[in-house]
Amino acid sequence: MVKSDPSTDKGEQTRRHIYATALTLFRERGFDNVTMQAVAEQAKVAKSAAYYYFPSKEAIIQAYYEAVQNEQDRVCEEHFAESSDFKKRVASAMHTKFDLTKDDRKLLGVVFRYTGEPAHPLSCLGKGTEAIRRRSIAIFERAIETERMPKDLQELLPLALWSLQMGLLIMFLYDESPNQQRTRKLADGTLDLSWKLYALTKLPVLRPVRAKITSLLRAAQFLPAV
Amino acid sequence: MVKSDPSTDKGEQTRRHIYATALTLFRERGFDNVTMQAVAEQAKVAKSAAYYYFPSKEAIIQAYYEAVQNEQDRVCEEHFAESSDFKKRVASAMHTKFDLTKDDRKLLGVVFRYTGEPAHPLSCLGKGTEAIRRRSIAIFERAIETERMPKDLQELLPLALWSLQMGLLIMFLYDESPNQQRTRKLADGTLDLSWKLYALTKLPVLRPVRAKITSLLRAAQFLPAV
DNA sequence: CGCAATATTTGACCATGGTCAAATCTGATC
DNA sequence: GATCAGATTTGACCATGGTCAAATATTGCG
Repeated sequence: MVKSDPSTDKGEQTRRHIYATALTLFRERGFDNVTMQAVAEQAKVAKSAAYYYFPSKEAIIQAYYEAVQNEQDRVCEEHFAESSDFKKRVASAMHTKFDLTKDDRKLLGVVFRYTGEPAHPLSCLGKGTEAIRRRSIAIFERAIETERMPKDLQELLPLALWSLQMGLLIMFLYDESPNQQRTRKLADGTLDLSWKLYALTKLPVLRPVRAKITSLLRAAQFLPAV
Repeated sequence: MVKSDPSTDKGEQTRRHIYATALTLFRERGFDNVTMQAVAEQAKVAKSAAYYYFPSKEAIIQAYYEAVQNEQDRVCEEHFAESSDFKKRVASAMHTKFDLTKDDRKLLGVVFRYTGEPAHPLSCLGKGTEAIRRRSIAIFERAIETERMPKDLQELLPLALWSLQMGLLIMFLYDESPNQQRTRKLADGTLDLSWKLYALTKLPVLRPVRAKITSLLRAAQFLPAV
């Protein structure tokens, strides 16, 4: 968030207007086929006005992604109120993201553009996106909080589920099957499998495996140090 | 591979020269800080000559990635000749990629730029990069071919190991620990763990799990239909 | 060789993302 | 309602990735 937050209400209006106009155009013609000039013209502002609110063209997509995250938070909060079954909650969290983005897969793809460039402010795994990433993970924390489980799993699961979601999201983008059912089914299947494994967690044979996993991830700094 | 293959030897010379010049500059100043004009000047050709050989600036990085793959093939072939222990072979395949790219992490990151855009010719998961992806996976096929194992695992493992490698590669890019040891250790640890699980594979409790995994991946078309 | 076909090379040009300093608006304060 | 600081808006401008048609070199072949 560099300087793209308007300080006054007027600014907020303009920002929203530019954002909405841009999204409409992106949806109609595709991100790369829409010029900032075109966005500005359609929104009846100068091109530099658009850049006053969004540091780059991709930043508009970032704003879109944040909007999606807001929606997911909202929708999941509702679902969570309805069910305390953590498996259902997790599944609904997972599917909600798909539901919300299914018509915007082209746009969503742009979010991944700087995945390999840690220093880029829009890198989806970088510092600049840490806040939204946390929120994304937090949904899974909330989803499983109805289930009593050992501390290590409680720490591990949200991260694991979030990673799964990221992976599936990419598959989702490539999935040409009608309604992306292939991805949906893989999501369901993987969760199903996870719960089976979760049930086996207490099994003596798997104890050392589980311990090893957490210690590995701790060493890799994916989990907080003990 | 659009039209970037020179037909004559002269062309091949020029191509190589432009490629080498570009890489040197990229390494010195970073991909985004080097203009195609600069590359062309340094190589003493016109900018459009560069574009005659490489359809885009990123395509030069793609060529870099292919060179790395060639090297990996070569190096692994040697290692494989030395050991028939599949665990060692897999580990060496994994580490070789890190070894070869450790000084070019910035460049490597560019390879991931179109991950989210299936239609882009340089999408690292798309059609346009299928050939090199296959080679990347094939290394793991060769790595494990010394070990007798059930058909399903034989199919599954190379893909799983390749995915692991891709994931680790991204972590590698973000890893600021000296020599990227964190990633190296996670790689070793994960492999170690995998072999433990592999040993447990025959265990009755895990049978259904294993069956489920393969059937899931088959349905998702990550594995060939039966 | 001479010449046609093909590969290579070039410079002029375009489109677009992004910058910037100056102009204008807004709203709080006296 | 005059003033001032800060927010907003603007148009002119720049840098650079990429295109293209024309010019030139190369090669294979009668």
